Amino acid sequence: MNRTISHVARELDINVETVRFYERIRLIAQPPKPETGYRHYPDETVHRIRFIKRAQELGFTLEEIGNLLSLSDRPCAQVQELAEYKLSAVIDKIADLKRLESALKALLTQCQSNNDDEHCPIIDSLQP
Amino acid sequence: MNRTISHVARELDINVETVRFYERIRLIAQPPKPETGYRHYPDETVHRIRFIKRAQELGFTLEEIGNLLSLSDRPCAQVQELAEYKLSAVIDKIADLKRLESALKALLTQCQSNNDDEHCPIIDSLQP
DNA sequence: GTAATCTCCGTACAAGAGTACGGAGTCAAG
DNA sequence: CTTGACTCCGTACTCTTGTACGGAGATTAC
Repeated sequence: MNRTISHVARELDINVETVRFYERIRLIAQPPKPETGYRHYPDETVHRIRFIKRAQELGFTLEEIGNLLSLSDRPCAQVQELAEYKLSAVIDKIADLKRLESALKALLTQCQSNNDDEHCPIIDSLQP
Repeated sequence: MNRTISHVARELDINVETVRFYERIRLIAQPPKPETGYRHYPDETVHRIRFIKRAQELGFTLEEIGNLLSLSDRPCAQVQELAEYKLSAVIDKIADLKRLESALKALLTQCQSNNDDEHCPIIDSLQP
């Protein structure tokens, strides 16, 4: 199949450097280099990177993905635990952002009913 | 009042190095150094850092806070514009996280109805 | 067979928000 | 007056997720 690094990158729509980066941090294995010439990447590497990218979309960090991959033949319970932890972090973050949203909206409402352009309620609210 | 850098830090419950960092990036002014000895920080610096910390809680980056501070005697309209931009970013981020929340919940539900501990639906879903 | 493109490799850089370190000077308490 | 704590300053390092660069060698296209 002769899949060189740039083929992998194009296939997955990522950068060549990203593949090399994943090798460096041992998230994927570096295929053995032939005596001379370029490395060829097996299907497995492409699958693994696809896994990584999907897990990233689910909000896992590369470190967590490394754990997931090493857990992949381990009990479901351990994987679940990690996912539950992740879920509660996501829920907390949503709550934070909603508070932020309300605060910003409240300030913007005040701005709208403000006639004095020289004097901004947002700035005032941040003032001690 | 003789407020040295560590007093400022304690008063605001931040690190001394953080104060120095803010000076370095010109977010706060460095008080003039007396001919000999330690600098003393005026109330204004403490107020300014408090402003910075509140704005950070509202989700502004230090760069944006620098803009806010330089705008603070500028028209309310400009401040509003920045806040509106920030608000829409917050709303987008909430939507992203909600999608993520749903995805994780769906996977966890599958795990709960899974009897085979050796075989995890989450891992499967990430597999190609 | 030569030019253009690609790979390999190590290293450096990016952003963002700090934190750590080391040596020299300074201040306050006992 | 000595000791311990604090400050000053520049520099380097932290973490995360990549990107960029440069020179040397390999491969492919024409």
